[in-house]
Amino acid sequence: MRDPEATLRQHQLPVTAQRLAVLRAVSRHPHATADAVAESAREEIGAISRQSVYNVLNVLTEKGIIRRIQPADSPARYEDRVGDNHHHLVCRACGQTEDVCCAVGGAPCLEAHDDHGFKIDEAEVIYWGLCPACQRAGATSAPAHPLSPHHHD
Amino acid sequence: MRDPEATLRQHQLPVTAQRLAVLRAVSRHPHATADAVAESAREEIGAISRQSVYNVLNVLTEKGIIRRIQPADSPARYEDRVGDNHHHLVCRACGQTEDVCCAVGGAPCLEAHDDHGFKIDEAEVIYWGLCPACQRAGATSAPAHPLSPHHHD
DNA sequence: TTCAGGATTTTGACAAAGTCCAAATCTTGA
DNA sequence: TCAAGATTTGGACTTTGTCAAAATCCTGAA
Repeated sequence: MRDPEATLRQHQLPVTAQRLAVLRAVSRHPHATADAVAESAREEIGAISRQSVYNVLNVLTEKGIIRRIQPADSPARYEDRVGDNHHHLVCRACGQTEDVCCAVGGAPCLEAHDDHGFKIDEAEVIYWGLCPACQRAGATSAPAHPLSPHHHD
Repeated sequence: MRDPEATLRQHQLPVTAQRLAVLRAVSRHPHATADAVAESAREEIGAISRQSVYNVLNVLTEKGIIRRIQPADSPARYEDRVGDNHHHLVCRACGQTEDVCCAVGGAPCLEAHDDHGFKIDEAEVIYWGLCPACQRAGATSAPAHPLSPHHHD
C-alpha cells in the first residue's frame, strides 16, 4: 500500500493511529487473521483494543480498501490486494494461504451452468491441498473422499 | 437417500435412532445447519442432544456419507449429495443455498494457474448473489465492490 | 436369547471468533 | 480554538462448536 493515510482520506475516513496501524499490518502480512493484525498493530503503536481492530477491519472491508476471505475452519483473513478477482490456495494442514490468479480459461469459465434465478455478483474459488512444507512433513489431512479439480459431474 | 440403515451398516457404523434421524433430516433438508438438523431430528424421535447431532454429523462427514459446506458468515451446512463435484450458489441476503453443476468449460477450467507447489485435492467454488425472493424484496447486500465472475486478472 | 465389551449418547463446562453497548476520547471543519 | 460527530475502549454477551466423564446402548458370540 502506497500511502495509507491518503487512502483513508480518499475514502472520507478520519485518520487515526489505530486505522493506520491496522492498514499497515494487513499490508505487511497478507492473509493475516484479526488476531495477527492486532499483534502486528500493537508492535507499531503499543496498544489497540480488540474491538478497534474489528471496527477498523470492518470499515476498511466495507470501503473496499481491503478484502476479507473466510476459508472453512479458519478465522477470517484479510488482504491488501483488491480490485482483481484472484482466488486462494489454502493448506489443509497448516492453513498457509497463497494467492492464485484466475482459473485457466475464458470468461465463461466461472459462469454457473444454471443460476437458479440468482443475481450472481461473485464467483469465489478456493483450492484446497497441502503446501510443500506439509507434504514433506507427511501431513495427512486429505479428505476421506478427495475430489479432483478435474472431476466434473 | 435410499436406505439410511443399510448405508450405516455398509460403513460399519452401529445403527442408532439418533443416527437414522440425523441422516434422514439431512436427506429431507439439503443445506440444513446443525441446528436445523437437530430440530428436524427431534420431530422424528422426540429428543436428541446437541452433542449427538454434532457427533453424528461429524462421523457421517468423515465417512463421506454426507458432505459439509461452510460458506462465509454461515454456520456449517450439510447435504446428502456426495460423490460428484457440484458447487454452491448462496444468497448474500438470506443464505438460501442451491446446488449448481460444475462450472462451464473443460476440465482445466478449475485448474489453478500456478499451484505454488501445493498438492491440490479440491477446487471449491461458491457463487455469491441474491436469490429471486431477495431481489424482489429489494435486498441490497451486494458488496461495495462487486466482482463480476467474468472479470479476470 | 443373553451377555460382555466397546461404541454412542448425554450433560455441562469450556473455547474461539465476533458483536453490542455505553462511556470516554479523539478528529475535523468552521 | 471549539463544538459536533466519529472513533476507541472495556466488558458483557452470542453463536457455533468441542472436550470430558458418566450413563446408556448396540452388536457379535456363546
